[in-house]
Amino acid sequence: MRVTINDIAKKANVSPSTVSRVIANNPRISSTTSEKVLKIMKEMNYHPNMIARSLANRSTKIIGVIVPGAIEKAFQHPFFPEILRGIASEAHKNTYNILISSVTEVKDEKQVINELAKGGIAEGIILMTSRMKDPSIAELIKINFPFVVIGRSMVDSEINWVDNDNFSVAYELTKHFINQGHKKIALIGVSKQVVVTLDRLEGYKKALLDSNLEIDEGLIVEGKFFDDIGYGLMKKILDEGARPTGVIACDDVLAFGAIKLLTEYGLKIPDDIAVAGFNNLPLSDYSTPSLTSVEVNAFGLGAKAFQLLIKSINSNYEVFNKAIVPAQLVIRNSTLKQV
Amino acid sequence: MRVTINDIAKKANVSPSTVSRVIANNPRISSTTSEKVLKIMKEMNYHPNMIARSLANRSTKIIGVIVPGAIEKAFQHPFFPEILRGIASEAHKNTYNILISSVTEVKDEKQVINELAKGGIAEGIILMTSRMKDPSIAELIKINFPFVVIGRSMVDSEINWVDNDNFSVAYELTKHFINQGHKKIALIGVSKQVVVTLDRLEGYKKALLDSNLEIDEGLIVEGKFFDDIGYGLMKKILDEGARPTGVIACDDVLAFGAIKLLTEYGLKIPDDIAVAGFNNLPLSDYSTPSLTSVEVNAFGLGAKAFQLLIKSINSNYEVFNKAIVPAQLVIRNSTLKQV
DNA sequence: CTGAAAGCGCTTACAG
DNA sequence: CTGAAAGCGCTTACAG
Repeated sequence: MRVTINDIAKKANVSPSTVSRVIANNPRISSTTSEKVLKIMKEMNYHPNMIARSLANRSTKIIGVIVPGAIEKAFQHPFFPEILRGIASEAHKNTYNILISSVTEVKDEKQVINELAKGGIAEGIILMTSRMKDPSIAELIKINFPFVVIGRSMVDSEINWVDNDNFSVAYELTKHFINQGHKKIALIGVSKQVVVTLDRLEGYKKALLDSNLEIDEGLIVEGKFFDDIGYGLMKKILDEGARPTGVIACDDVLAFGAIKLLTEYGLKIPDDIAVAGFNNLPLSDYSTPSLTSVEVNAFGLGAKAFQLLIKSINSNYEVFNKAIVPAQLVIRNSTLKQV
Repeated sequence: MRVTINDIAKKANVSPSTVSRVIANNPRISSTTSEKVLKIMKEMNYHPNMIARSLANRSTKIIGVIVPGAIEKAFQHPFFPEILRGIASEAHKNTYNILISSVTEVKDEKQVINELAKGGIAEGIILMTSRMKDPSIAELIKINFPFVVIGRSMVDSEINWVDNDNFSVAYELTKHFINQGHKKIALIGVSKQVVVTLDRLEGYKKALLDSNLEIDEGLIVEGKFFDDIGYGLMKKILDEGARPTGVIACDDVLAFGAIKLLTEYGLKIPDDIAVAGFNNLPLSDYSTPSLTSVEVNAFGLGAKAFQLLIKSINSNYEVFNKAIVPAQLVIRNSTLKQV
């Protein structure tokens, strides 16, 4: 049997209320009784039941993190652990714990969210990705629960989100290609579901337009964001006869897949074709050639997300904030022609 | 105000008990009332309060994962997210959620563990590393709470743990060096605190002895396990005049640090000196030269840890299990002399 | 400064 | 098949 507040109370000859106040460090308790109770608590190795406390309090000091799809797939990409790291770092500072839940099927989402939110387990929720018409976002809005989305949301303006300025950095990256003399630049891995890739698409288009280059829809290939299908996407482009001299992938993993295919086709990088990605994997710095990428600062995204969430929790969900975490172009050999 | 079981009961003209039974799918409830209640629950968008349920039930369906040191440091190494991935994968199958807690200071550990364990939040705990004289392990034993340690524990035999056979695989790796003709083989990154490194040390020694090679304590250098100090450890060896022809690092990150220094000293790998690590980072396959390493199957360690934990929870903590997850030597160019 | 009592939102023997 | 009541282990106005 666990020792409860009542056991302590009896042993100390005080009421449970008093014990509770001692635990809460209530200043109205005399130091004599306080010390007596504290001593007995130590002796009996007592620790308050957080569940009971939460029920009485409505405060769990837990935030929920919802991972899209199966966590075992998502976490294969370092992007998500990095976000989690950022969240955890801030959470720790604020003495919050993190509850991780992964949602495999879309129909489970409502269920999971309700469990965390209405179930009283979490005080707030962070969604790790922002999709178009996101059912989780819709649900959270409906039940009016504090949450933050990682990735700009287009569903509703009354939402907290953190993101990079994907439009600008994609613009910058595309300009980098153009400055290197490229006119036919492919973009692979755009997903209509994933807002960040759509923002990148817009930045890409704008850069082409600003340089009076044509937008060739045959060079823009959709594909699931994080899956290792760069190989196939690249193949599709080449097999349909397009001959880009540059390729931008919405993720470094996609870029590596594309590079694999290009190499098989006998193309040299960057001389025959330049390649760049996003998310700046550790690998990207060490591969041969090293891969030009965009440092999105996933840690910062996670940390900022937590900060907004705390604000939202404490402000009773009345203010909505967006935060832009700076992204940075990292130019490496895969886009630099040998001189 | 959240809608509670009482609100539903009133609306449905039944008692709260009945509503509770409907939720629990109790077969003794007539389908008529069950349907009526279910309908009203839907209408009022009701979802049971998990905290209250947990208090009445003593079941939270949450397991706690305790990360050693600051989570933001630990998670910089892919090893930990991989373990988490394995845990999460199994947890999801068993409809458990995961609560992550990081402990920065040793004196916080008892506190955190008590919160999760006695606080009634977690039903079981997974410790992400096993140290010598681990205070967390001691505490968990003392309060008789279900837990599993990742990494063989030497504290107590009555413990659940999962690990690789570090002795054997270190033996094998050392033999590989010896077979390549090496006689002076350094081992860096052994920590007296971390059991797995000590096991590796033993395997290393045994391999040397079996080949009638001398154990040179000057070639065995201590160092914090996961910190990026391979550079300094290697420097120490060389600056003290030792001239190994092979180096085994207890982690790939350490190995990369060592390689950096060796390169600065003008040594070629593997021709002048062969290097190998442990944990088989993604990077290790792509670096130049590619790094010989040991695949420890962190995902498998995590998954197995969860399985043992569930067993332990359900068996009322009476049976103790150990599990060995197979590790595999991955030989790459950093230890293969060019022919 | 301290206690008795009600309440947080559930579950579950017990009784019918 | 259903309800009244007690209980899970806390907190917190209210009263003194």
